[in-house]
Amino acid sequence: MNKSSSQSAFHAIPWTGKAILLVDLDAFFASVEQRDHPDWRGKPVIVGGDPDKRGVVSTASYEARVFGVHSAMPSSQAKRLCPQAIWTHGHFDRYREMSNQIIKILSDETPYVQQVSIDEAFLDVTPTKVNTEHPIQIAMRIQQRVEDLGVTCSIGIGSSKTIAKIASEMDKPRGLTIVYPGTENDFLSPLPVRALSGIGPSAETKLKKVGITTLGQLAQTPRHEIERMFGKAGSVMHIRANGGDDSGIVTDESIKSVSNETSFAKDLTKAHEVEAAIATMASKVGRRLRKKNLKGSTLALRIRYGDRTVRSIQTTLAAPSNDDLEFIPKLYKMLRDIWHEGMPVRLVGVAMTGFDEPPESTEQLSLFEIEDNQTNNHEDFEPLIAEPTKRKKLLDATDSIRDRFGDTSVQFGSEIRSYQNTTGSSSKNVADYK
DNA sequence: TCTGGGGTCCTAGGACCC
DNA sequence: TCTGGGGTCCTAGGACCC
Repeated sequence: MNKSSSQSAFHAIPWTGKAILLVDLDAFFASVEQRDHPDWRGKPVIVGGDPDKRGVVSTASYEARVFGVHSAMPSSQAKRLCPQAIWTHGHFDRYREMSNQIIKILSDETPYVQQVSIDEAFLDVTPTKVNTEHPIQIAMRIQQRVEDLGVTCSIGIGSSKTIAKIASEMDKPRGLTIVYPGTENDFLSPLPVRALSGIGPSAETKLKKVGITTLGQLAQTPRHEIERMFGKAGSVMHIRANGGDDSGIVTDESIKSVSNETSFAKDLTKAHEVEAAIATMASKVGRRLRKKNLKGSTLALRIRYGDRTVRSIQTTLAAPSNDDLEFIPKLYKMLRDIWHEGMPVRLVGVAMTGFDEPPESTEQLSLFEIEDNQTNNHEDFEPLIAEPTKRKKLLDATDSIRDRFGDTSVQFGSEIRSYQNTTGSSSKNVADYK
C-alpha cells in the first residue's frame, strides 16, 4: 500500500479532535463460510442451531436476510422463511482464526485497538503530529485489506465510541459512515432510543411509557429523571444521548468468566439425565479453563426450567480450581438446592468466575510424554487421578486427545452416561484409547 | 417446532468486621 | 449496653451485547 500516492489523491474535510473507528465484520460467520465454500457464494447461508432442536440463527448471509431471516430468530422460523438455505452449525475455531488475522490488520494501524467481540473492534486513530493521516484514509485501507482476506466490513467514524458504533450500523454491508466532530447531536437526535448501545427491550419500553422514543427526546429530558429510572446506567445513557462519551479504548481486557450451557431438544426430568448434562458442561468448562491456564474460585450452576424461568446458585470454592473431576460433585450438591426429580429442565449451564489469582505458568506435556503416560489398563485409572500432580497430567493428556480427535473421544464415567442417555452415541474411555 | 450460547456489568440484601 | 455507619465480600437475579 502506497500511502503517499493515495494521500495526494485524497480530499476531505480535515479531522479535528478525537477520531474513533468501529470496524464491524459483515454477517461474519456466514461470510467466512461463503469464503471457504465458493459454491455457497451468492446463496442464502444460515449459521445456527437445528430447527427441530430449539436452535436459533446465529448469522444469516445477506442472501438469506432478503427472506426476512435474521440473527436470534428461532431456526424453525428461519427454515419456514427460507427452506432452500444452506445450513451449518458453524466452525468457531475457523471464525476465531479469521478474526485474529483481522485484528492483526487493525493493529498495524494503531496500538489502540479494543476488540469488543469476535466481529467488532474500536480503534483510536486520532491524528497526531506523528500520525497525520486522515481517519477516512485509514478506514478505507482497513476495508481493502479485510476484503483481501475474503470477507467485508462496515466502518463508522466519529468523535467517540458511541458515535462510531451507531455510525457503523447506518450502512451495511461494506459501508463507511462518517460523523464529523460538531455534528453529533444532529446525527443522534432523530434516531430511536434503541440505537444506543445499552438500551435494550426493557429500557425501551420504560422510556416509551414516559413518551420518550428518540435520542433527541432522551437528550432533552432532565438528567435526574433518567437517573431516577435507570440508576447509574441512566446517567450514562443521558450523557451519550447528548453526544458525550469520553470513554477510552481499553486494550487489556482479561477474562472474567468461563461458562458452558446447553438447551435440550426435549426437557429433562430424571436426576441421572440432569447430572450427566451437568458433568458434560462442567468438563467443557474445566477443559477451557485449563487451556486458558485459569483457575476460578466461584462455581455457578444455572437451570432453566420447562416454563423458561431461570434459577442459579453459586458457591465459593475453598481453593481456585480448573479440575472438573473435583467440582462436579459440588455441582450435584448445588443442583439439589434448586431442583428435584421430575421438574422439567430445559437448559443447564455451568460457569466459573473469580480469577483473582495470577495464572500459574503453563506446563504442557509433549505428545510423546502423553503417550508414555497413557495407560491401557482401566484398573490404573482410579489410583491415577487421586494424586494431584498426576491428575493434572491426566487432564492435560485427555485435553490433548480431545484437541486432536474431538470431544467424544475421551470421556469419564459421569459423562459417558450423558452421551448414552441423550444421543445414544458410542463412547470410549481413557483406557480404551491408544 | 418460537425464542441459543458466550459473555459483561449492575443492583440489592445479608453477613461480617471494625 | 446500645446503636450506628462504612467497607467488603458473597449471593441471586436481571438487563444487555454480539
